[in-house]
Amino acid sequence: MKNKAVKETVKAAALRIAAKCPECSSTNLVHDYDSGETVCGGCGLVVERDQPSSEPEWRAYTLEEKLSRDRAGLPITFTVHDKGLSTEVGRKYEDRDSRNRKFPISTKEQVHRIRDAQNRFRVHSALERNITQALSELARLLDKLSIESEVVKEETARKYRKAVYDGFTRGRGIRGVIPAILYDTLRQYDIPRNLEEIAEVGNYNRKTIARNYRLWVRKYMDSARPPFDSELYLGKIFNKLMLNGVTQKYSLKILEAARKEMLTSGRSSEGVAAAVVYVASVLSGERKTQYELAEVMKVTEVTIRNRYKEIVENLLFTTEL
DNA sequence: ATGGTTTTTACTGCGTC
DNA sequence: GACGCGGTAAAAACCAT
Repeated sequence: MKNKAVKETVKAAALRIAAKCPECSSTNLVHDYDSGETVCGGCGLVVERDQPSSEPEWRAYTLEEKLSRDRAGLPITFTVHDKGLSTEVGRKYEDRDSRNRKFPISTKEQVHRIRDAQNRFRVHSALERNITQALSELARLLDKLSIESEVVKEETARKYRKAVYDGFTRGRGIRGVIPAILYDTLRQYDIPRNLEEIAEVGNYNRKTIARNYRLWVRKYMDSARPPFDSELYLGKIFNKLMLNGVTQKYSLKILEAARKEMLTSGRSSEGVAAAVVYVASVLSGERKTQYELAEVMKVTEVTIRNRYKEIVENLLFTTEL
């Protein structure tokens, strides 16, 4: 125990010493205790801040974020454009010049204006950089989901931009917000991809994006979006498993009948769709395993069994196929 | 927070290829 | 022996209140 802790400390120290500037690879890193920043002696890049700055976080600094990025194979951009280099007109210079002489009033006002303008610019450009970063994450995600639609992309970008300027994204991180907002857009346009799938392909934390999606809905919508219709999922399954026309026809009929018998309400449309196709595939002879259906719909085999049991018990005999 | 419902997790047993 | 399937109990997630 104790040994391990010591080892960790040594390791951390070694890492620190060996640290290189991501920009110019200089090992000459200087820690400034006044500003709490570690600055590269080679190029002046601020490598690290002791305390989280008040600027919105647009890069992953936590270990978890970094790890999940690595796993996703995302090309990591270490280049922190301009970070920490922009000039700031501090308050302490408000009415004094560098030799501590008092400014005339007019100069004071001028300094005021300059500082305000500069702060505005700085905040603005920080937000814009965040958005740029977010858009590349969005592009990556859309690519992984095989979604080509420009409309979806634009709509999601629009929402994200709004969210940024509303402060909605603060503290949630791009990887927490982008998938959540994209999911909302997909619901909007009836493109069936559930949170599980999005989380999986993008290596996101499902719970996090689920929470952020809820918050998004609460803040920006006055009523909940209807869930994906089971029928949309049927189409998706047909495509993914390349099912023949007979199975497809059976599936549609079974779903319709199940709806009439009220076997679908209160149940997840994913589970319903998976079970319906499972039964249809058995009936048509183009048998698919429960596992395959579960995999496509991101539900468990248990759920499929529960749904399909109900279907068989309640309506198989009453339905003409 | 709470309680009711659905889904997941984890495990077991059975028949078939 | 691996695979597909069925069942179950308990945990977890979900949802409305």
